[in-house]
Amino acid sequence: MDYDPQVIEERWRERWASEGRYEAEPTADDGAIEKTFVTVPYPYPSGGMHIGHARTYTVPDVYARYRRQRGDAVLFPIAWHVTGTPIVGAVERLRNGEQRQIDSLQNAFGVPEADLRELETPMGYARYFIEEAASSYKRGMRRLGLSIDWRREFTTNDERYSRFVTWQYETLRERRLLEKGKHPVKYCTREENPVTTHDLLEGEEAEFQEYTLIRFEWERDDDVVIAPMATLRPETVRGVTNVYVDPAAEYVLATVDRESWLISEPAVEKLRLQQRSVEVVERFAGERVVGERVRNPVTDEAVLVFPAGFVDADNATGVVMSVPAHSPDDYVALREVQADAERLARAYGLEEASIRAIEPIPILTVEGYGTVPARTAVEDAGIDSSDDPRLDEVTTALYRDEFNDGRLTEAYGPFAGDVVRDARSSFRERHRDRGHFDTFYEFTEEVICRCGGAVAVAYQDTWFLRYDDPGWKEKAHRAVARLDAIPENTREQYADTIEWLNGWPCIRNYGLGTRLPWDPTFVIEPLSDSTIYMAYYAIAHRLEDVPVEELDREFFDTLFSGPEAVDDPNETAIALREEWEFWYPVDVRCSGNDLIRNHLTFFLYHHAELFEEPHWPRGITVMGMGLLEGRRMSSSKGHVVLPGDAIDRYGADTVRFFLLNAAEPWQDYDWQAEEVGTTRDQLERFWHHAQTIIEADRSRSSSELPSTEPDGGRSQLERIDRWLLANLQDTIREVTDALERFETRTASQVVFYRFEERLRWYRRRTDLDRPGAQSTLRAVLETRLRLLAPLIPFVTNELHEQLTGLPADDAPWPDPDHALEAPQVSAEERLVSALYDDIAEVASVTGTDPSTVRIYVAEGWKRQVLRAVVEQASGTDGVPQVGTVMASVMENDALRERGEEVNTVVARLIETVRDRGAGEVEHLDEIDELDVYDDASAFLSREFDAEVVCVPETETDDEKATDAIPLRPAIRLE
RNA sequence: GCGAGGGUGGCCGAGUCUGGACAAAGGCGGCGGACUUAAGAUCCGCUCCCGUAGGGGUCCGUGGGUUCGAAUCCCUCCCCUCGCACCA
Repeated sequence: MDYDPQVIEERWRERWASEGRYEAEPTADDGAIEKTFVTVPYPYPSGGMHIGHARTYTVPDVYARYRRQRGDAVLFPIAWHVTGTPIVGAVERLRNGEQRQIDSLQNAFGVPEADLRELETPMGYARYFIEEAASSYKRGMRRLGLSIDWRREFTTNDERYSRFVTWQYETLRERRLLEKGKHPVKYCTREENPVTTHDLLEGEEAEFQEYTLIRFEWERDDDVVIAPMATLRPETVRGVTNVYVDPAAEYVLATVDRESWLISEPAVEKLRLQQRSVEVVERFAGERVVGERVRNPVTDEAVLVFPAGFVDADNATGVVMSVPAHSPDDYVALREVQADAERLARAYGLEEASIRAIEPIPILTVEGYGTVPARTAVEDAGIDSSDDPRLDEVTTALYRDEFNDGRLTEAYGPFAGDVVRDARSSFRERHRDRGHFDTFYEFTEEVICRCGGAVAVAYQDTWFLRYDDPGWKEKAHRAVARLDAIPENTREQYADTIEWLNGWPCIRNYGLGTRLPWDPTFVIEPLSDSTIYMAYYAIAHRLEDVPVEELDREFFDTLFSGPEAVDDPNETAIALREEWEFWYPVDVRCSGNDLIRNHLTFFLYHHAELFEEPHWPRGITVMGMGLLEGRRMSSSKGHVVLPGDAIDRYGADTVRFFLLNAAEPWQDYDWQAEEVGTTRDQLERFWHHAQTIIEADRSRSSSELPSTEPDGGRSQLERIDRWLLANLQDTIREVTDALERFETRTASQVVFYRFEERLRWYRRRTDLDRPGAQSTLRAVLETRLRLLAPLIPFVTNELHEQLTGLPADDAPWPDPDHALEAPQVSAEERLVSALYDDIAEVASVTGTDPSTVRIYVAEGWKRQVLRAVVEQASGTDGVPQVGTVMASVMENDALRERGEEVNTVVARLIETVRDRGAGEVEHLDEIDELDVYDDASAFLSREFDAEVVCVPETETDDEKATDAIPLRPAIRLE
């Protein structure tokens, strides 16, 4: 029978679906059956499924299948995340006929022209990629053979799900873990609307930058005008020697929140968006204020306003302060101003001397620079003009060094001696509280909306999840402490994330999802509506029968906290509570390692707050990223592989096996077509070997009576059979351990690749037609099929059923059989393979093709020495010392007489023994070497095409024989 | 800069926690052989250097150290990847 995965796999898919094989039900709670609840983040169908997703969902499937074989009730559900703007945005771009969007759908996911119309509503779009498209998630998941309970699927836009999220957010608000605050957002000034990253034409990488505004004061007539200097380095305020404006740009005098401010014209609109009232009073060119004096609020010093072409009136307030001691730009600019002092003095009515008198004011010391760091930086680089392109580099370098190593001077009082990185934010807070500083948001680069309008920072009212609440943080830490974090080194990352999290703005102005219950103009954003939905899975399919109106606060309070939590508990909720309690907590959540810093930590936070401790998550397994032929996958560039295509080409088992075996789940992996092809070949080879065994088994059982021997035929087993079966027991143990820890790669390496290697040796080593060999091979195949079933379910179920009449899924997980463990046999077999290598090496080095191989086995006193070494070794953890061994050996008169000879043998034996594991050492002196080599002589004779003779060294007069030492026979080739 | 993870043979990648079987698993690639009309598939062997007797030499980013013994432990330095947020 040929290996045809397409036929085999389709047959099993249909069988599983029609049997409802993976539909999970709670079992009677008599403690006899354990449960396992495994989840994976629900997919976001803003496009089709690619091969990276396939791995994400296959890893938990392996665990689900493994636990099922162990007898657990296993729940592995899935749903669909449609919250937020990505889908809405994609639909909009499609409606606008944007070619980039169309190309991406067609190239990456093979969407046919005719289907594009279906994608013109958000839920139509979502539905398409959930189940209709050739590249849809559901199709991909079914084809991969994921053991999902499909009855529980839902989307995050469903009415009932929204009621559940509503319950969550109302509860959090009541507990004051949800609070109102302000937050910067991207805002299109043309459409007058907030926008998301997907709506941008330019500046997708732009970040919000929080500028500090230093409120310099300009006394003008009787009025005090605030000149707000925008800076990212507020701690340099004491080093200001002057300020700059762009003389050619338009500036205004405006009333800002009832004060007079001097700002550039473009800053007016920005300030308005940042929730300030701004009325322009007067407009003029920047030149108008040159030569004025403004007073530093921190030092009380007044400094001059100079003109500078480098000032960008479009950035922040258009008024900047100059700190020549610490900014190479300012340093060079000041020198240029001073060189031009005469003209400036004349033009703006200043005293030339006061311009020339300006000196940089150092405010911090930093290693590797002089007292005026900017001067050092500029002079070392040999820069003498503000046009020098290297000015940027030295500026960046100096900013970095000052931030990390710069220590503030005495003038800073309480901050004196502090490193900037530690002092900056508290320094800023302090002066903000005193009314010296203000805040202004600006992007790091220009941002343009797809509509062509400029995007600015708007500072808006929003709701925050209080991840910074100390009580909540503490609970989250407790959830981390009791978590089974896989791999273990992620535990610290969760803890770090908790420490680092502040308030999280959890609503958006538009998008799909659940509305904020008390203000439906907002929608709860995707990372915030997906923190406890695993609880919803437990009862999702049951809620279908509950009228939506019944799903109120009390309903969910009853469901999750018990009937005593409310006055009038809903009967259905009480019934469903049992079901929920059966499945909860989540035993393992599998997710991408990039989600540690948000989703996974949120998941812990919300569970810790909303559920009792026994219902907190038990484990999280984190997964690595995928590469495609060494490069990052990218659906917009069409650099993707679709699971459907891969399955058509190689079969689902191959795709699974490759993904599971390419790396451990948490490591990054690389999809390489060539390697996948090899995997397919290996499965095919496995299939053919299995077929041979199955056929032999059939013809045997039809022609022979079943074995009636009381030991089940074990007496027919030879040493080499026992060796293979002993290996099988080790394999069972190792695979079980590996799967418990999600080490899918180790599991497949051990049971598949490493065992294939053992089988290769076995096949060479023995006559496979013996009944003992036949039954060994059959037993090995059956066990391996069960061990492989979680990884490659189609081919193993098929073969297991062919072999035993029962699918592998229905067969219990194998347990190691102690009667078959045989450490001594393993030690013996190592001697045979070492002997084989030695013969081969001698033959090759000497260039001989022997017709006779004589093997001389050490005897007599040498065995006594071995015994002494082994005794010492077992006393010292497997590491015998030469001195102690010699001492004990020399107590024996006969041995002492041999002196130097004994010494040599001891040294060599100690070396050999050290090379063995402690478990093996104790068996070494029990081995009957002659018997072992005799036993292997047929094999050796076949391999070397020579006569093989084993003789004790005492029974020959060949000089060579004296070279024999225990465990290392002497060899003569003739 | 801070935080996390890395640097192993032509390539990919185990090994590092818990030092000793490590010239270092496995795969890929390459070479040779068997089978075949041939190709493919499959099977076997070889694949750091030297060696006409099972041996020796060099090796795991760099440079030191600890140890009878270091890819593995400690220190120095160099390099790479990811994250430093409100995008899912």
